[in-house]
Amino acid sequence: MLDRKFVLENLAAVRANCEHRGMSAELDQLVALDEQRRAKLADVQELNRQANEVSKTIGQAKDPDERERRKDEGRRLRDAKDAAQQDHDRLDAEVHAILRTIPNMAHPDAPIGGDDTSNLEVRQGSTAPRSFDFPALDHVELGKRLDLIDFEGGARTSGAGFYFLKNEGVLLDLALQRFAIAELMKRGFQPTITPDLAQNSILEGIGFMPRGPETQVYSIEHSDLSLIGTAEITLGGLYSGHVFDADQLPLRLCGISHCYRTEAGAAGRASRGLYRVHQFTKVEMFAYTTPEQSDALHDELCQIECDLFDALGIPYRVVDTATGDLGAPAYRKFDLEAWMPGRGEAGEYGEVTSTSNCTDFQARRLDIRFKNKGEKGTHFVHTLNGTAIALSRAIIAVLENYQEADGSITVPEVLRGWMGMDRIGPR
RNA sequence: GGAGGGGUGGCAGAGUGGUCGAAUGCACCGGUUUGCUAAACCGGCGUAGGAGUCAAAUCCUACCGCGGGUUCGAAUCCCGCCCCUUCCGCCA
Repeated sequence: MLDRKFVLENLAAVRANCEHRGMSAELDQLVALDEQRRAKLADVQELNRQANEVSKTIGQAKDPDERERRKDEGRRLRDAKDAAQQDHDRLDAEVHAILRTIPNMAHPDAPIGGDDTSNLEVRQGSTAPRSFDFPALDHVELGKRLDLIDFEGGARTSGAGFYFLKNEGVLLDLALQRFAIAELMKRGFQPTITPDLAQNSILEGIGFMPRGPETQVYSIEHSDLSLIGTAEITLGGLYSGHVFDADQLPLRLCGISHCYRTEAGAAGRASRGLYRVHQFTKVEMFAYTTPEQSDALHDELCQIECDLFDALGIPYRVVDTATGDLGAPAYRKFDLEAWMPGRGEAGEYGEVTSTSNCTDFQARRLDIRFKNKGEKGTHFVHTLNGTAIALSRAIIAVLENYQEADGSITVPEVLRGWMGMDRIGPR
């Protein structure tokens, strides 16, 4: 959510930003409603002040008649205040409803464009795509032949989009998690395992919409909880309502969680195998910073993602995400797309991680602030998130890039210690 | 799940209907004193919204876990909820 005052004072820029992102908001309506709201607020405060004044004199009133007269006056003022307050609250709710539909401002360097075709490639990984002297299989086929992934069993048990990992598939999943956590701890991230469910108010604060027909979110019946789509939600919720001292920032956290997504409306899109599933595990990075720190920390998160995939020996490219593809909370977003040799005709890039700087957009709704020592008042923190490893998609990349002619999979060097083997199969 | 105790400022902890945004202590900031450090002493020290100003000063309003209620007036009384804690039960 943007600051109300900021929106009112920067209408033209906010309007342009909405257009760049392909979103619309009732800005004119907002201006009119907020003007009424402020007038009402002034009424409320004035009536309240008068009522308080009257109340103070009641204790001192000497004769009972005078006392009663003042009580009546007090009652009258409180009633008038309550009426004005109701008007104000209604207007305030309407203003907020509009405010919530306005996306975050975008970084001035973010490419402007309607969708991912406008994304700008900014760098490539240190590993070049391999040329195969045999027909490369996709991870679905590899997973089946080596008995690592059971999609049919997943469908039978839970429905399409679910799967069982089996055998070395389990070890590979755990090894990737352990590898990511070790690397992040080296870099000063505090590791956590987060809840897989969160309250809807937290989801909304992060920018997810738990309700509605297009929702990506599974909600728990008869409760205020939803299954999280990413640990960004829980790691952001962790400090909701908190005021940091400036010298505690930047605070780097990482969290392991399961991630649940309905993928409503995603049917037909590139979704074979593990690429688009209803449940996967993820190691997520999250940071709280001051406004001055967030751009640099965003670069740091992007660099870590690159380091991890370079260490895994998986080819990738990084794109600067276009305004229309940014989603509401992000100010800027970098996606890391790994080379997947089994995808499409002869391999394609597919998104494996992404990192966003959400500036104060999430912090405002979650009420997360910081305080400079010796300075009056508080400021909203900036929040950033980035995928360290999304297990489902990382597994695709490992299996497809490391497949061998004999049907086996070479285990990437950095995972061998964690897995306790250097080869899966052949079978 | 049952029974009890509790949720007040950064922390500790007073406050059971009125002048309480809230005593006191600690921490913190500024100053005095001081070879240095410490101690002592003096002063300051919440957040948000609004009005005001070039900027301040200043003023107003709200906030004592959350939400309702009673009352002219609620940190204080009543109801519901949440969280913490102790004991019992159950359980991975």
